Amino acid sequence: MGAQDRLSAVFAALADPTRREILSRLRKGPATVGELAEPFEMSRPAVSQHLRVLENAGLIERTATAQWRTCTLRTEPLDDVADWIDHHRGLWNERFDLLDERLRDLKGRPGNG
Amino acid sequence: MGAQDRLSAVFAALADPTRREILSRLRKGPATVGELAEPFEMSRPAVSQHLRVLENAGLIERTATAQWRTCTLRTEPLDDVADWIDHHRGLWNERFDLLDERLRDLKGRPGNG
DNA sequence: AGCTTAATTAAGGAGTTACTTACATGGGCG
DNA sequence: CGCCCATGTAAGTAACTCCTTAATTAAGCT
Repeated sequence: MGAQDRLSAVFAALADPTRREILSRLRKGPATVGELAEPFEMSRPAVSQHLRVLENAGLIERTATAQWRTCTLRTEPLDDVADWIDHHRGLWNERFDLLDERLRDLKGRPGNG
Repeated sequence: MGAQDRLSAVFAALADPTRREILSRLRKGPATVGELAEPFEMSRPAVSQHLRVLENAGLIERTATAQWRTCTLRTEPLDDVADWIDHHRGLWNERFDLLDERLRDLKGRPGNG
């Protein structure tokens, strides 16, 4: 596939059930590679490679504490994906503009922040 | 990759710039394979294969009129993608619940479509 | 029927993905 | 130092992706 651009890399990263499960698990908080690998029947190197794909897509961040690599979820790339999806669902003209307008309205009034 | 489940198939289909461009073009309305292939430098069979991937993912529908195959955009699969993305962005607890509540409020009142 | 147009199918090749097992790295501890 | 632990890297393989060219199907035209 060769994921040239950023958006393709993120979509490709999300196109695998194992990687999506890993991200779901990371929603509950950071975890080590061992913890992430536990629910899967595949080898640790296989999980490592999945984590590299997620890291390259910007979806996780890895920090080294002693010999444990802690993985943390990064949701920024999902914003681009959401924009693309919503745009192609037609939400920008039909429904989302109205919602966003309403939200700005709510935020603009005092006592709502 | 092997796209086992539906969601993986949709993500995989969207992980290619050519296919995303095809979908973008289809937003303006249905088009034939020839029209869709025109802006690309690749061969027609290549485009046909991209269209098959999109069709398998449920993102387009093909109807045969004479010898022209008209492709139409189907946005239903994007709903599942949007749900997954929004869920993992944490929007369901922070912001989206509020928005949806407001929307229901607007819809519930008469004179709002 | 024969030719053109529109599109798909068939066959194949270069590159990638997703896994495997075996080995290497590097920190904590006796 | 020597050993274990948590992880990463290397090398190899089966299956898949994305593209190609050549042949095929199917509809309309003369």
